[in-house]
Amino acid sequence: MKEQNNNGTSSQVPTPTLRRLPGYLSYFKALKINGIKRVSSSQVASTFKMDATLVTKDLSYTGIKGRTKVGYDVDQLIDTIIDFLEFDTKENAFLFGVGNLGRALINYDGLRQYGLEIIAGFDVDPGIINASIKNIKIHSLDAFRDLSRKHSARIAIITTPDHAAQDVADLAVAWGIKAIWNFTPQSIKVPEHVIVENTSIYSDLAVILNKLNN
Amino acid sequence: MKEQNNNGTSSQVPTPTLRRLPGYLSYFKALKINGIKRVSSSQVASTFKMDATLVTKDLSYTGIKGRTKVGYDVDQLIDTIIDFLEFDTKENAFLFGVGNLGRALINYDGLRQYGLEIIAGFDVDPGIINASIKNIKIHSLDAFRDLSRKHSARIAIITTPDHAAQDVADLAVAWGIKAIWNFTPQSIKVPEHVIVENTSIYSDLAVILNKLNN
DNA sequence: TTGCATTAACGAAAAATATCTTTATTGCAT
DNA sequence: ATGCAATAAAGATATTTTTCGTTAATGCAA
Repeated sequence: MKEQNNNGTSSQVPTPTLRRLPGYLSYFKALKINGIKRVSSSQVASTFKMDATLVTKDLSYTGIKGRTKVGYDVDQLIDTIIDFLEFDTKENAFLFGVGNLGRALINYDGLRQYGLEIIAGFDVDPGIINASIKNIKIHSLDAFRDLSRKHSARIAIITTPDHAAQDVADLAVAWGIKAIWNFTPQSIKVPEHVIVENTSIYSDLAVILNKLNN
Repeated sequence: MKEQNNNGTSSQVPTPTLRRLPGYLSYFKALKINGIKRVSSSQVASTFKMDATLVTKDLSYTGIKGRTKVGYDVDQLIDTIIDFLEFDTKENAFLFGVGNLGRALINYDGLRQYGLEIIAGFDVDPGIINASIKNIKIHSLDAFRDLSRKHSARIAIITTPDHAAQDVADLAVAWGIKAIWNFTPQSIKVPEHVIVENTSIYSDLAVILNKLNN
């Protein structure tokens, strides 16, 4: 949970900050495409409807320095955030469950662009096993053991039906997966040292509906 | 931003609570399937690796009452949370951008199950226009104006390529959309009264990578 | 060069969220 | 019945996160 900052000292990055940084990054990339070289915290703040000092606080975690009266250098922001979030270091992942969502993730170039490389897919449906999507081969679950020896990946993406999530997670953990990215709404039990990150669109849906009806 | 609770008084539900409730719900549904009738806050807490009192606080927002020494009634939990999150009232949505992700969302039964009905898709690709996915017809963007008159929807789901997000949002807002569910990493500018909820898997990815490397 | 306006940075305060403590209830074993 | 243990609920405290206020830097105009 500790982040090594540019002073060599240890400090924690707040999760909310971590979650906002990719949004900033996308915005900065768009600025760059439009030929804009500098941006101020207040511009960012108004774009994201937030407080300007929060923007500077967030950015300061990455070690980037803004210049008074000038703002931040867009190119530098992009490089710094990518580096800070480690979107530039390739990280391999296995994907379990090649249904609609799994397929979409495999097809989605965004993940690769941000460092996550899905190197193999796994499913139980004989109709998909041995097929390839975007040059990524789909294997039977049984093949996982062998494949996890040949190719190494630290991340398992779970996009199976809900009921299969725990079994797949157990399998992945048994074979040394370090982090599980769980796209099912199912809660998953893992040993202490394994990281689980849940992505639930239902949470977002709940927030939308709540805002809509109040 | 106000939530009408069972006392008839007004109170705000913390967003973190709102975001956790769907996870609980999924867990309670699984318990029900396994024939489990009651559950205690400490059980929930250990499942989700959190503090038990936080669970009780979260659940108390929904108005549900637990019984000392017994816990909560699973059936009642499910009904109450569904009602509280308004997952039982149908809400129509238009979906813009029928690429991999858009297609996955249309195919995904989960959304419908939780109240969100995608009633039409829109795209610019002549190859998809007039096609149907799961009985949901895909229209050209130009058709939106007419369709939004015939069918009403308060929510616009944006799954277009990044660069198109703002234009589509503008179009949706012009035709009276109340909330935008933005799946692109692009930040979107809308008038004050329009709700925007961003779903960014990059935020989750950032959190995973950060945990992995620390 | 001087002063003004803009802006990042830093520390303090406030607000929001989570945890801890206490209390009261009640099922269950004795 | 009685006491014990488990549990929800409510309030107090602690922690985290955001916002506010101040300071210092500096580009730019006069």
